Amino acid sequence: MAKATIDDVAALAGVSMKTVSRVVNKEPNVRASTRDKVQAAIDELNYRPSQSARSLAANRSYVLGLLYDNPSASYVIDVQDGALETCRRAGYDLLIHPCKRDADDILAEVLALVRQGRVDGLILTPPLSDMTTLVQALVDAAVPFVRLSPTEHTSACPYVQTNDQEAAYDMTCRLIELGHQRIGFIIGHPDHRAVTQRYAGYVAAFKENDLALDKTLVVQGYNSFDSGRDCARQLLSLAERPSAIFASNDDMAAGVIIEAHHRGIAMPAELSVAGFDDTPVAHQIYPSLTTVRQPIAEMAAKAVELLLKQLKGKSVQMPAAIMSCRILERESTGKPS
Amino acid sequence: MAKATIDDVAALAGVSMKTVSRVVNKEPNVRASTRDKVQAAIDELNYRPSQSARSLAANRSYVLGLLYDNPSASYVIDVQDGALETCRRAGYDLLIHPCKRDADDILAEVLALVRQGRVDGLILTPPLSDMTTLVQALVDAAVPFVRLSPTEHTSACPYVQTNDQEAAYDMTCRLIELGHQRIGFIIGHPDHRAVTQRYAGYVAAFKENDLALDKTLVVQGYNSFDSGRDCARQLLSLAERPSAIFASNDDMAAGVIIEAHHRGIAMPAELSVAGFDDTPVAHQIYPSLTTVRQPIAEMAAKAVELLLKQLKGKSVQMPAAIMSCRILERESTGKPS
DNA sequence: AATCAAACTGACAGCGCTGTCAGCCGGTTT
DNA sequence: AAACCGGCTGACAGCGCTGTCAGTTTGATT
Repeated sequence: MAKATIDDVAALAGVSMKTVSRVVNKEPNVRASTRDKVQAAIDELNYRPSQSARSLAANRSYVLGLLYDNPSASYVIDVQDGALETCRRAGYDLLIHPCKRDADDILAEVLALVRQGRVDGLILTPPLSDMTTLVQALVDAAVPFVRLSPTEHTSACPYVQTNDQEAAYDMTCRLIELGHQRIGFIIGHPDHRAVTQRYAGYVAAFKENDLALDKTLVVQGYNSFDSGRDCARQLLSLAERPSAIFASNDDMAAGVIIEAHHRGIAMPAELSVAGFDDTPVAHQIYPSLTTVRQPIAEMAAKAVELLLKQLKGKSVQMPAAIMSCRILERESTGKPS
Repeated sequence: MAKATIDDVAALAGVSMKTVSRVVNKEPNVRASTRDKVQAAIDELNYRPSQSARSLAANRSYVLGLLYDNPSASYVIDVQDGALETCRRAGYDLLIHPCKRDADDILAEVLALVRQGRVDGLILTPPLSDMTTLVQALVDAAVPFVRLSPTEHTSACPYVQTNDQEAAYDMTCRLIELGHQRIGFIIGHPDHRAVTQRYAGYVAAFKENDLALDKTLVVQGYNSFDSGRDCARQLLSLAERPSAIFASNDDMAAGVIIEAHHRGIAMPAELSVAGFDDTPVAHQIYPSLTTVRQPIAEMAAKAVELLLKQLKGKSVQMPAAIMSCRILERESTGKPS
């Protein structure tokens, strides 16, 4: 059986193809009886509208693009899942598009995606969401997009973020509350500003608790497991070593834990370790990692929602959403001995 | 500036739009000078062909679909990366489409994807690649597709797999060689046959080495970290406990390691642990996990390659590829004490 | 110089939808 | 009774490409 077209359905239902189009797209102003008649014809012929034909005619692709630059696997998967769920409900597809931030043709590449009509809008994840050249190019080209966890809000473009700075503050306070005074901190990759800004929460907690901040306990990491381990080597070799280490993400925290194991340092008795993100590894390591969980999937879902609203042309009153993080205390933190 | 169309380019270059089409699609039989003239016009107008128009006219979407059913994050990401890389080079996009194997409308959902012309072909990952109803439906509908790691090869459809059964055999032999006699084994989720079949390698190794296989050391897992831990509880509570445990995947092996930590069992001195997959967690835990690495990204790339060949209509002589696994010995295995 | 195949190019008809706009119908208002 | 309005429906013209096929040029051959 050849593929049925909208004309076939129209002929069978005895209406014009425009009416079939109305039924398919759930447009108003179709009499219920007509709708049923058309629906019956659709079912009988097992009609499925051609995506490319409607894209061409309507000048939109019904596809959203998800841009990311090689972040940790778990983060990406969660974003995808959250975004897909919402996309699907709206009849949209999701095109994943990893791209290297430092590729010199990234702007052209992304703009081509839109100009070719492959996608109707874009979701940017960190660190792309902080890439000003890209953001500016999208604004200039009038491309609808939503940013996840941007650190700057110069333009009036929609975004979704968490109160993760506050969570870093809370985590640090919690460690202080447990009795820690010398708390090491591992800063995130400089290009990932959403991660580096967690440092501000750490600083604020010290200030709030009237504690002096020892800069020798603050080291620069690069988000990876290996860099976390390097930082741990540095911190744990200190004459007066910290009783706790707070890493800006879980991968680095895992590196700290490994290094401590290799040095025979008991956790949490001799060293408390905290991370950030609640990646799968967090509860698969020993001791399981105290960390902060961000509702990644929900954020992505929200981002898609905001994007779809933009596409519908509804000027969004408050084109932003802030979601809450949650601290998960596991085995890796405790009172200092 | 309004978006340039193929007519604009044709007018500027002083040729017909068909010739522009030829240049854009790198078709043969265009004089070099004409090609240059057209290319110049394309560059000047910054012309990008409309994806939907060419899809409609050519009756293909230039998009491949990747189907998966919620496997571990790392696996999916690797598949995506490998597939994307190859897709991109061929000018194709990749649509990710997670779907629940047990959803009753999964067949309709997947077929709709194709009938709507959203995708030109599909990649199936385990456990979907072993879902006979789905495979049959695709064959019936004449949908081009390639399966990753299928366990059955009834039909003549292309697939890509690894010699992972052999790798499981090798790993078991290696443990025996180290001096282990009592080697526990954790079988994978029954629905994930590619995983469960690793058990065959374990059995073969015992047979080959003329060792008796103690069935009490073989337990059923379900691929998750928690199930691995449950299995470890069982195995480590045995009166005469194993000196090594080989889990069918890394997540379960991680569960074993955690349970051993909690029981104060030294690894690898008192217990060797081996996994399978080389997920990110494998080298982030302590002790780092001896495991088997499958070239997931390469497999996915190969799968896309086979799929694209099918789409080009070239009947593929050998529509299959077998790739090699590699054993990675890390800290979690050693001689029994 | 005539012949001919091969290389090259263009005219044109769709692909299957959606947006626009006009028209119809029945009920309500003046 | 005329005017009007809102709900409903259909005719039609594209959207921007590609496939087909016919026509034209080119260069080699005789």
